Amino acid sequence: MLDIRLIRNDSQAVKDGLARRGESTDVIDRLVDLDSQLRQLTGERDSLRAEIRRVSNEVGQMFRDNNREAATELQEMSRQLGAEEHALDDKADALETELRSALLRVPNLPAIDCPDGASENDNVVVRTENFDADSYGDHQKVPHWEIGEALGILDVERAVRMSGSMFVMYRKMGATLARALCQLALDRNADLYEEVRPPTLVKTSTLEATGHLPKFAEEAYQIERDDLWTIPTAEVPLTSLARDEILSESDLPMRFCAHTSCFRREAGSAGKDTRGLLRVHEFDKVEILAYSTPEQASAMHAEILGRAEAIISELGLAYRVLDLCAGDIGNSAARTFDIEVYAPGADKWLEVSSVSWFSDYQARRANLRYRSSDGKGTTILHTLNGSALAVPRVWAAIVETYRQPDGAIRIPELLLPYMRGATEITAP
RNA sequence: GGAGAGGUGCCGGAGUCCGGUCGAACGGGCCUCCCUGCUAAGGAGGUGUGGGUUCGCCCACCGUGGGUUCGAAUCCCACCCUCUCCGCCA
Repeated sequence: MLDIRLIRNDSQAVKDGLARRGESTDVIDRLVDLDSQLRQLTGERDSLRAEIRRVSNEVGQMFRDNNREAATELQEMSRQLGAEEHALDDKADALETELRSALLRVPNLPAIDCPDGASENDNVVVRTENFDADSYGDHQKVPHWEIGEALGILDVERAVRMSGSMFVMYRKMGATLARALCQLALDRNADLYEEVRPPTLVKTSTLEATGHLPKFAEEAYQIERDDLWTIPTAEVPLTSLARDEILSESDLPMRFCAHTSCFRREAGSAGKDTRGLLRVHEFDKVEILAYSTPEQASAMHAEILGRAEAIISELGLAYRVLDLCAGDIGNSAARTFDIEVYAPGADKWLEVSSVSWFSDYQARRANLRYRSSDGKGTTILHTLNGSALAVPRVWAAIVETYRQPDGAIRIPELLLPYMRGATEITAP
């Protein structure tokens, strides 16, 4: 959520930011108008309340003085003031609701150094590592859904039978590999990032805090009976971890790491890059997230990107880092770097991590504040996060990249400690 | 799910029966200053959040939302949460 005071005082800057995203700026004029009306109204209402309070105290005093007649007169006057106050209050409430719901739908402003651009075609490739298109043999140019079936480690057919399309099931060493990836990601970050296992079912307000609601309700699974939602990412519970709390500046940055299932309806993407593990409704992911001061944010962003990148790199996979343009960053983000891994069998670059800085956009929604070490008062903190490792696509890239001429999968060295002694996955 | 108890500031805890100057006694903590070779003890003052502001102040918040009333932490209704016991269960 943007600061209403920024919209009030510098609406042009806000419009410019939204324009960089290719968003309409009409809503800003409406917000400025609503805000001004609301302040006018609440000002009047508060004066009335002050008057009612003053009069009521007088009434009390008169009763104590046994001056009943005068008291009754004042009571009548206060009753009328009360009716006026009530009417103003209703108006103010309606305005406030309207203002808030409009404000919740305004996306974050892109960072100054976020590249310009209208769509994913304008994203900037910052670097490409470990990639040589000619280095892949024919044995590596087999898509993981074929490899997985041949080795009996990926069972799409039965998963679809029990849950529907875009659900998958890992089996045997395939399941072990999926779990190994999670454990690797958790262990690698445990030096600085507190391991958390949060709930995967959350309230509406929790999904609102990250910006997933109200705009993207279609993307999440909802359990209406209990008014709960499944999380699309651990970013959601982790962002709300210290919701409504006031932290100390000396506590920052705070770093968290969580492995959870993630659920995405992927509405509208049926048939689009959905084969095998390319896009699934339920998957495992290890997320890393930080709360920081505004001053620490830039360094934290680099740290999280570095950590996400290092795992992919050390797993021996080819990847590239993209600096997303203003037209392609997510609703809540101010700046985002994507890591895409190359899958030689599918011959695609697969997004495996989105490392974002959200400035104070999510923190304002979640009411995450800190008290600065010197001065008084509180400041909204900043949030940042990224996938340390998203299982399905990394699993796919490993299976394709590490496929040997004989059809077996060699296990990357980094994963050996987690594979119960196996060094390769072979046909049954 | 059932029964009982309870939700007040950083913490403990009073106020709720009998509505009024209560954003809130008292104690602890914390901060500043004084005293003091140092420390401890002692003394004085300060110490919630958010919004508005003509920068004087004003308003809101005592679990949440409604209601009654001139006036609600206090009365009424609904809901949520916590604790204890019972039931159920991994």
